[in-house]
Amino acid sequence: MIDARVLRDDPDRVRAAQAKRGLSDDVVDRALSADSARRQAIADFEARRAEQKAMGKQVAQAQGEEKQALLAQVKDLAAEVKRLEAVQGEAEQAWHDAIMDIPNLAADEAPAGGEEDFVVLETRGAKPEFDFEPRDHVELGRMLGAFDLERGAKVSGSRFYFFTGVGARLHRALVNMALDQAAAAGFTEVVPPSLVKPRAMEGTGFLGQAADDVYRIEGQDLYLVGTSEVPMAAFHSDEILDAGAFPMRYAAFSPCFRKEAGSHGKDTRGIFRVHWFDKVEMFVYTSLEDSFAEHQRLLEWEKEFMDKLELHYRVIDVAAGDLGLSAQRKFDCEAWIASQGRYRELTSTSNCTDFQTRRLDTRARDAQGGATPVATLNGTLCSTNRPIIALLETHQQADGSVRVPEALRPYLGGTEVLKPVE
RNA sequence: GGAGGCGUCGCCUAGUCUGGUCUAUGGCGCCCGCCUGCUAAGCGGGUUUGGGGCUACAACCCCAUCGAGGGUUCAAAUCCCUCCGCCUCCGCCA
Repeated sequence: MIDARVLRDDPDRVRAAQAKRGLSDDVVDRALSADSARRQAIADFEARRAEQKAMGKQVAQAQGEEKQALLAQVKDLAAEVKRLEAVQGEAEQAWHDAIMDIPNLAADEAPAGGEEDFVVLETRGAKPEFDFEPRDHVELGRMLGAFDLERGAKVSGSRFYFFTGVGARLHRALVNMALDQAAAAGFTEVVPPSLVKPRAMEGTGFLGQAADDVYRIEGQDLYLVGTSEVPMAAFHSDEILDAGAFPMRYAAFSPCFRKEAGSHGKDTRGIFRVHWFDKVEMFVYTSLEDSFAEHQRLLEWEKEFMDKLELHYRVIDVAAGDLGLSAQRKFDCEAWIASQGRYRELTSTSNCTDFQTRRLDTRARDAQGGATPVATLNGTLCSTNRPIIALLETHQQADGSVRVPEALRPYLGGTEVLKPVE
């Protein structure tokens, strides 16, 4: 959630942020009136409660008839206090609901507008040129025996697959390369749970408008995470961190599950858009002031990984309307997919500032004992499927073999070229 | 899955049976000050978190907070119910 003080002291700033995302400011007005109602309810309750406490003390000391008289008086007061407590609870709930609906305030630097209004920051790597008719990843995967889409559908349904043979090895190699890079950069490696309670889901902003993309376990209060950002943001919930330890960097490896509701017919071919994949995610806790520089660092690490795969890609500054609930700013790395003739998202890094930590009660204390807000950031280091797609399509050769980028070779036992199985 | 035990403001801990001076005890740690060649010891004070009021987002005042949520009561750390977590033993399993 956004800072309540900003909402109260500078509501126009929140309205402007809403407008930048292309959203109405109804929620802002709703939150403001809920806030004043809440404070009135709190004042009413607290005043009567104090009275009740004072009288309770008299009752404890009184004896006999005097005590009976006091009891009769305080009884009505107790009922009133109980009623006011309920009113306060409702007012707090209404306020909570309202402010939770307000997305993070987009950075001033973030481009205004929607999905199409991104700004290209840079383009890197050589664009692949072929003197033959290039194949798409499905065809290449079939020739290499890298994955099995038919059996994936047979066993689990559409948008499922098996990685097989060299595909499974490639999967493992990419994950290991990513984790090694993260370790070298000082990240703490984590394997988080992929099932979480509603709190974690809500705290990271995935239960609002994004809720229909989330798998829920029937009969239990558990959700399958779409990214390890969820368990990692909840990792330090209800904790007070030592600001001296910032930035706290984690590299989490986990499966990711997505319903892909509403994307029927979109990217149905191959393993591009699927219900499950694995991902190495960078997740950082740091101070608000440092978060902007850290965001750039996360982007640099993503670029380092993309460069090692020798891909052609561009970096975009995502527009405000496409940020999602939690992000203040977001950069995506989009790799060139030859068969589609366009750039597609491979990694994404967001600065969520203190939006998630407010929802999850994560705070920090500096050396002087003062409380400071905590920012969270996340960034894809390596999701498994899309890099494999980009890799196969970019480095394919006329006979259907695929050249392995040098950096990846140590992770494939020195293999320089992946060759068709038949 | 079965049986038992436990959850108190950083850590440890008193209090729960017998509801009300609990405004939660004491120790350790930590912070401030005094004292002091230095250090240590000693002495005094402070030290949960969230929210509200007033404001300089200080001081101060108030409310809530004893794992969480309900209930009983004028009054709950204390009594009752539900849930969560941890520990021990048994069973089962990777």
